[in-house]
Amino acid sequence: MAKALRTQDKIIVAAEKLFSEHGFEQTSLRQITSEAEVNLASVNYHFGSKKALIQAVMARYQSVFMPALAEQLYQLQKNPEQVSTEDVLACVMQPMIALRQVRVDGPVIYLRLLGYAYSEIQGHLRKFTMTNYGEIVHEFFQLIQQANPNVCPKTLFWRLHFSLGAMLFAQTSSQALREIAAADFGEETQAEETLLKLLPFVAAGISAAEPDVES
Amino acid sequence: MAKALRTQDKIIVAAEKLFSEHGFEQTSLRQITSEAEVNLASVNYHFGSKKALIQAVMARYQSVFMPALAEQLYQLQKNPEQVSTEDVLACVMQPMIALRQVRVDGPVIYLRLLGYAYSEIQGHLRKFTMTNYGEIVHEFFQLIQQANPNVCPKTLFWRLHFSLGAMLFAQTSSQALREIAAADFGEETQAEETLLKLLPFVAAGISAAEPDVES
DNA sequence: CCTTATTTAAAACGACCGTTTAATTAAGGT
DNA sequence: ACCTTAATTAAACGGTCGTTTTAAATAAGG
Repeated sequence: MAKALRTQDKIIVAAEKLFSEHGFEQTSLRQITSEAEVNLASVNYHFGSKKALIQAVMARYQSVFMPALAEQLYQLQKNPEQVSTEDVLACVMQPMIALRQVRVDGPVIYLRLLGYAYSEIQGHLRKFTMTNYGEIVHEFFQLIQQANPNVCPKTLFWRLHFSLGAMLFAQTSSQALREIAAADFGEETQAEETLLKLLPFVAAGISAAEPDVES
Repeated sequence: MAKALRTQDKIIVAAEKLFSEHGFEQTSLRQITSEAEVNLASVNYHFGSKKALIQAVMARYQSVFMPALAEQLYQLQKNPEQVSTEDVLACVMQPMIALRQVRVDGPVIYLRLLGYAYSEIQGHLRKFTMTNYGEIVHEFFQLIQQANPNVCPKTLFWRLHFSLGAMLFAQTSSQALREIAAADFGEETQAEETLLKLLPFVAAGISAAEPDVES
C-alpha cells in the first residue's frame, strides 16, 4: 500500500498544487485543507500561519534548486575562458530537472510558484532569496558578465530581469497561452517545450549588441 | 480655478492610481472611494460593478493606444519589403507617448495596468482586447512574421509573449528594480530608459535563429 | 489502567469584501 | 412654485477570509 502521508505532508502537497495553479493570495486555507482532506485548523497548528506555509513551500524547492545550480556553475567555472551565454543559461536546466525528486511535476510547480511570488509579494521573495542564496546569484551574474564582456553590467542587469520576467510570465499564464496556441496552431505545446523555446530567446536578448548612444 | 471633476471622473482617477500600484484584486472599492472622496455606493451606481469599473479604466487607455498603434502599423505597411523587427516594435513607442493625453503619467500607468490585468484576470482582458482590437493585434503579428520569415509562426507566438512578459515584469517591478540598480551601479535609471533598454533585448530575442531539432 | 500530553475536529470570532437597499438631497423642465 | 428624475448618503446584507478557541479523540508513559 502507498505510504500514509502525515498531516504536514498532505498540507504541503495540496498547497503546492493549489498555489501553483491560482497563486498564493487567491488560494484560501479552506481550499488547501479541503484538497488535503485535513482539518482547517491544522495549518495554523503545524505551520503557524498562512505566510509561514508559503515560505515552507518555497523553501522546500529553493533548498534543492539553489545548491544544484551552484554545482552547475562550479563545473562551468573550471574553464572560464570559453563560456557562452547559452552555457550559463543552460546551468539552470539540470537543477530544474532535479526538482523532480521533490515532486514529479516539481519543475513546473516551482516556476509557477516563482512567478506568483514575484508578482504578488514582490520584494519579500527577493530578499529571502538573496539572504539565503545571494552568493549563488552573484556567481551566476558574474558568469553572465564574463560571457558578454562587450555589454556593460548595467545593461546586463536589466536584461537578466527582462529574462526573468519573460520566464515567469510565460509560466504563470502558460496554461491560458498553451490553450490559445493550441487553438491557433492545432498542435499542443508541452510545458517543458515552453522552457526550451525560452532559452534561445533569452540568450539572444542578453547578448544583443548595445545600440549606439551619443554621449 | 481647477475644473471640478464629476464623481465618475474622480472615481476613475483614483482607481487608475490604486489599480496600477496594487493591482485590481488587491484594491478594494473602499480604498478607491476613500481616495476619490466619494461615497462607496457611487461606484456601483455609476459603473454597475467593480468588474465594469476595471473595464472602464482599461478601455480608456486602449481607446487611445490601439488606434495610434494602428496608424503606426499602417505607415509601416506602405513599404512592406524592408521591415525589420525593430521597426515593428518601434511602432508601440509613439502610441505609448500618446497616452500622456489621457494622464501625464499615462504610459507608466497603462503598462502597469496591463501587467496586473494579464497576471490576475488572465483570459478576460485578452478576450476584451481581441474582440475590440483583434484586427490591430493581428496586423502587428503579421508584420512581425513578415520581418522574420525564417522563424515559424508558433515560435513567434511564444516569443511575442515572452516579450510581453519581459515588458510587463519590468514595469510592475520597475520601481524596486531601479532602486536596486541605483544601489549597484551608482547612477539612476529613468523609467523611459527602461523601455529603451527593452527594445534591443526583445528584438534580438524575437529574431533569434531557431535551434536545430531532430524530427 | 489512569494520567498526561499531543493531535484532530468543529465552531465561532472579528475583519474585510462587493453589493444592495432605502432615505435624503440636488437638479432640470414645465 | 411643483413634480420628476438624477445623484448622493448612510446603513446593512450575505459571503469569504485567516485565525483562534473549545472540546473531543488519540497516543504515550508510569
